Amino acid sequence: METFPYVGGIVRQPVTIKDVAHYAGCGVASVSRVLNRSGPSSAGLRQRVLAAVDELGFEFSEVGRALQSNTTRTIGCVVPSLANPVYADAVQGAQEAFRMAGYQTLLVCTNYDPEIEMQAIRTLTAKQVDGFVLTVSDARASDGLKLIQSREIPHCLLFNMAPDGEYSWSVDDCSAAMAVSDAFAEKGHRHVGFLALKFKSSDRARQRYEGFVEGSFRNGMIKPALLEIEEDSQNLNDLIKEFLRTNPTMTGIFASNDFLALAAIRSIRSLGMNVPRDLSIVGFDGIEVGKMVEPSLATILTDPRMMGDGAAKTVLSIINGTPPTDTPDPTQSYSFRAGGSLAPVTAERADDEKVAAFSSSNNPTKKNAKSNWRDQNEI
Amino acid sequence: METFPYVGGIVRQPVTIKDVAHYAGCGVASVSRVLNRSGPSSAGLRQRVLAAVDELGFEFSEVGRALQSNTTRTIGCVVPSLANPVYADAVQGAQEAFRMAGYQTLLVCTNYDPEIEMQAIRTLTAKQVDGFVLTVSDARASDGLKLIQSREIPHCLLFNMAPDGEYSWSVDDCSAAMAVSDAFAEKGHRHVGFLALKFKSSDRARQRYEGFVEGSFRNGMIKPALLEIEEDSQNLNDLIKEFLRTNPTMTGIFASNDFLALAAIRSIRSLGMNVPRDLSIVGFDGIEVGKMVEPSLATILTDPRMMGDGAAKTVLSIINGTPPTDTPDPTQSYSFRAGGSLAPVTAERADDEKVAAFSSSNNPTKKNAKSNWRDQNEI
DNA sequence: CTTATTAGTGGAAACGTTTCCATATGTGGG
DNA sequence: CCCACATATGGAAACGTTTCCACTAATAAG
Repeated sequence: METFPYVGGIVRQPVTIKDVAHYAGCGVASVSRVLNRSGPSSAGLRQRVLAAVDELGFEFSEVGRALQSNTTRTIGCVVPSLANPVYADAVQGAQEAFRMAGYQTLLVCTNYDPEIEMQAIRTLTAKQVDGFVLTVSDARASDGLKLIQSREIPHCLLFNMAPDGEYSWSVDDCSAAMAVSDAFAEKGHRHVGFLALKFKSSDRARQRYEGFVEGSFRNGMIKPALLEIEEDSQNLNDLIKEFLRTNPTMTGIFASNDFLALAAIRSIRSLGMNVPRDLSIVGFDGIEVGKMVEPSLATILTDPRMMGDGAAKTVLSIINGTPPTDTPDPTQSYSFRAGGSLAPVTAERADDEKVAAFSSSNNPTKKNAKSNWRDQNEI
Repeated sequence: METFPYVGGIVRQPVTIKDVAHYAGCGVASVSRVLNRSGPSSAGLRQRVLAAVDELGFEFSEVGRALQSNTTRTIGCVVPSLANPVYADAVQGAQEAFRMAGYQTLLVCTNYDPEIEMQAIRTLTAKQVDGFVLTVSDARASDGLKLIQSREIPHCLLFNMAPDGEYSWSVDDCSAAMAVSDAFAEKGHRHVGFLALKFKSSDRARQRYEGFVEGSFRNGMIKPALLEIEEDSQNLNDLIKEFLRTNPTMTGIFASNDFLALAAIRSIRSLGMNVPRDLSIVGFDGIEVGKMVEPSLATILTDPRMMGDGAAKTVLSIINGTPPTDTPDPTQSYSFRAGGSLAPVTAERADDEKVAAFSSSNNPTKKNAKSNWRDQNEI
């Protein structure tokens, strides 16, 4: 671990419990007892102490307390980015729940970078946070998460589907993505692309893709083409152009989050195409502005704020030793929101399709069919 | 001050510097010196200590350090809400700057509530944050800000125009609002309303209003009607309906932030009116989605992320004792962004105007004229 | 009038770190 | 050979709090 020699640090917190004790003419233990109501004290003492506190303007140093009590009343909150309103809302919800319970929130944005994620968790651990609420890049392979587990620090995942034994507030990405597939199928689409951040920086994207692939299979559609992009891709236009060129039969794109979906719509327009006439778009998350754009964005509606609130309360429960009660049902925590960006496939483009779809046989053992098909072209 | 008896707290941080010292067969002082490179040490000692650290998996407790060094490497960040992307972006920018400098960020959202703001600042002070970046409800009357000042904690305001002697990253609300007035005037508008959160919860709103009033005066327009709403107003539709009824000559509304502007557009539509044909709308902030809605939102374009970054760097400078260098020029940090929501006033509505505008005399002493006019109907 | 029991109180240890100071051990110059 | 002097090292104090323990004084029970 990298450590620095300590520099700077200004003088503050001039009045300590000792000053109060001296001023009130008693011992520090008595002051502590009075202020914390943690033991017996005479009326006279109480009054003198309170007067001293008032006069001196005393406030406890949480640092001193933390050292002694091994409790910082601070929670670490790790998310990829606040630029995406999903995380901003979730953080707000969590922060508020924690604040109301007397806990403060240490926030870190990782920019989807596992390196930063690990470093952040290490630092927060050194600061002895009492718990974590976090969205990691990959819940099954996060070293940071492992560190938290090994230290047995109370924690709850957010937007990451829970590996076994983990608490988590998230939607069931897989089944939600299948619902999206159903929506496309219902409108007559047979080949829909999937647009997402690199899977290594977001296991949500991967799970949504897997669900979408599975859904496409069940609906007898063509296996979705995949376009993975970097978080900071500036050349989205080019990438999408190439994506469309490579997949001429594609009549729609499922974007792994609303942010991407809106960006995709802009790119598509700049290519001179029309949404939804030339290409349908569906997003994921249900951010507010999706309803205000034209056409409105079809998407999976979630409630990030409630998720943040729920995750926070779960962590608080763990801390208090009471088993978390209202754990969410991931399969219930989303719904499909229709929108103008998803339209029936137009005749011309539908005619284009040349690639064979799955045989819509009605009785194969799903599992077998699925794995066979998957093996076809999985990395 | 409210204090609680301490409860809970699990056992952690099992390995301390003492364990390392014992394992390495030396004193704790030596361990500290080696790890912090804060004094001489022999090669052999260094090696033994490093080996012990590795073997035991030792990490410093920041709590212990904080107590001793009077430095927490933690910054308090107080903003009204993350639901507004302006603050979300600013927080992200600040958090990143702090992280790169080795500081963590304690975040509090106040929901525009001065009560919560004060409580938050008190708590963060007790936690001995090394600095603050904050947006307060009223920079001139914030008790929290006064507390920070009296304790001489390094800090920088964000989005609050700086009272004298304060550091601040913000736009010049007043002059930006005047620019909005110019834009309205240029399109032939003579009576434009102002929509904002209650001034007591946002001095930005007040300053924008004042600038807008001044600009309206200079442009020879009618004094803007004012609609103040609560943060959590559910009945915006009714309020706006009433607002329009009371001010029949109004041809546009300047909303104190983009969030409000978008909400207003929705309300206006739900009243069966069209933007911008029946009413023009201009916002403030320049959030990204303003460009994606239809019609696009005319607004004041700002760069919240840069503001957050700048404020953070200012605080870091203060902490390091180097005078903050690149302090921003508030009058340069915004620009007007045209958009479809602001259109020339239509003939029919322009005819409507009955109320006398200011005489557009070309030579009155502006100041006098202004104050006279103000006195007319100021509260 | 003793003797348990209790309420009230303060001293001191402990939490994990840094840093001052004192003590060793060496080195070089007189 | 001795003295100054630097280099290594560890003990202990300090940071602000809580809490254990010992102690006093008062009250209740015998």
